[in-house]
Amino acid sequence: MKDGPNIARIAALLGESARADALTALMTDRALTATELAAIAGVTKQTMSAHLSKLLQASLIAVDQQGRHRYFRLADEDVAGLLESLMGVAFRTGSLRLLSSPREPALRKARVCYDHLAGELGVLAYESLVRHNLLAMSQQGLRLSPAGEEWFRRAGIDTETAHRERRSFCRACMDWSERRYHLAGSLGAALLSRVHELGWARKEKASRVIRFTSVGDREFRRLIASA
Amino acid sequence: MKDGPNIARIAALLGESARADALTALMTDRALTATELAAIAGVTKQTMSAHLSKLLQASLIAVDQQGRHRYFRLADEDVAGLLESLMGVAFRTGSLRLLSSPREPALRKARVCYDHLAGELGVLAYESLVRHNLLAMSQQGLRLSPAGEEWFRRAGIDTETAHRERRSFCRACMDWSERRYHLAGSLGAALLSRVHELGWARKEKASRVIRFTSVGDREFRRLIASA
DNA sequence: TTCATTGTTCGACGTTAGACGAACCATTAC
DNA sequence: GTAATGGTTCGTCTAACGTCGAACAATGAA
Repeated sequence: MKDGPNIARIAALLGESARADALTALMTDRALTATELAAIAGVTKQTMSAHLSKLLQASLIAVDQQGRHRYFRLADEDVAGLLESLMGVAFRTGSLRLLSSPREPALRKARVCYDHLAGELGVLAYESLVRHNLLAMSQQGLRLSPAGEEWFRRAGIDTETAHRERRSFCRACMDWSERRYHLAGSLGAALLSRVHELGWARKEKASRVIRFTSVGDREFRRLIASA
Repeated sequence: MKDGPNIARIAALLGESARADALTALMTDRALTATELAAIAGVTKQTMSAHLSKLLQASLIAVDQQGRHRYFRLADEDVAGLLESLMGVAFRTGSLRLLSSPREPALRKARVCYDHLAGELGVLAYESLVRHNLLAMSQQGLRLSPAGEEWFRRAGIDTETAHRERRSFCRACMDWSERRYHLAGSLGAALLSRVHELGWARKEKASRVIRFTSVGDREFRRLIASA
């Protein structure tokens, strides 16, 4: 049975903690530079550079050059799917790593995932919307109910514009720190951008952390409780 | 971001050729002994024994003791899914090993993937349905057209029951041996079960191979050509 | 221009882990 | 009983690979 896809080669690339850390980070952040990835994985940039070139050669990641920066991202959805599958098995078999890093708590509380809100607050919002039937799972995926449209309107979010965007309107995105869902899609992006607009929070530079002000935290929780 | 499922640990276990060979063999044959696996992977039995105990400890495989024999098998469907996913990516990125083994052809022609038909015949069916607009990709994923409903009805498959199942009705699943799609979801499962019902094929014991009779092969091809 | 920053290449070092021989235990066959 | 087979454990060897320091190229900012 020495035939078929060479899974060992691909798996070996994922089976090294620095590379796995980098890929996991790329699941959340769409594009990161080599130095950022090096910091995340806790290795020097030379080391990360070597890892990235291996991942590139195997077409697991792709790169966009912008001036002196090179933004790395996952090659395609299949790779993301593979990582999800891997996380699923790792989770089921109880293979967790419970090491926390100093920045963890903030990251855990609220962070940006692509362009929407993830972490505790993101999950809280999503679950509140679902509990009050403003969002509902249908056969076609997640749907916003008429009452939900109204709630977003009252929150000052124009769902019409979000509807017109070409990408998916609203979908549930698995939150790795919480292992529950949060709101993604253009609707999720609109919600986060409204939060910024109201001055409730701002994104930390060169990080995925979203730092809520104390007022912002209170107001955001009040808003989602009003669902 | 050193938190969450430890994917590197699992991936590292799959990223070694002897272990990968063993797991791949277990995808096809449900239960094999340590010595058989050692022969397949081309290592001594002590070596395979060490590998198997690592895989056992990580709950990627399970074992059934029978006298002095120990029959190893994949732990669950998630592990099989992970391996398929891995094969898919390995194929897409052109990571192949081109040594053939005698039993491959049957597996390539028709096999069970979860509960639906994969391999040449699975891909053939899927592509024929798509070509005749019985299946169509929509924004929401794969959809069965009214003409498609009719075709399945004529084939003796009750799409209503399949619709009512909680899981997804029809979706495209990447076929690792063909590198193209085949039909999955409750509709795919219904098609395969109809094939068994008509006596066109039967699943080989302790393997993923689906063995078509010569009549069954002809009739199945005729059926999908009638789309 | 000068300087800081991003990212790569090269070489050397050290750890890891896979490989096998040999010895061992357990089960079944004769 | 003895012999044969399936499987594991132990110790040792070796090759592979991740790691970093240092040096270098390219880009952009002051």
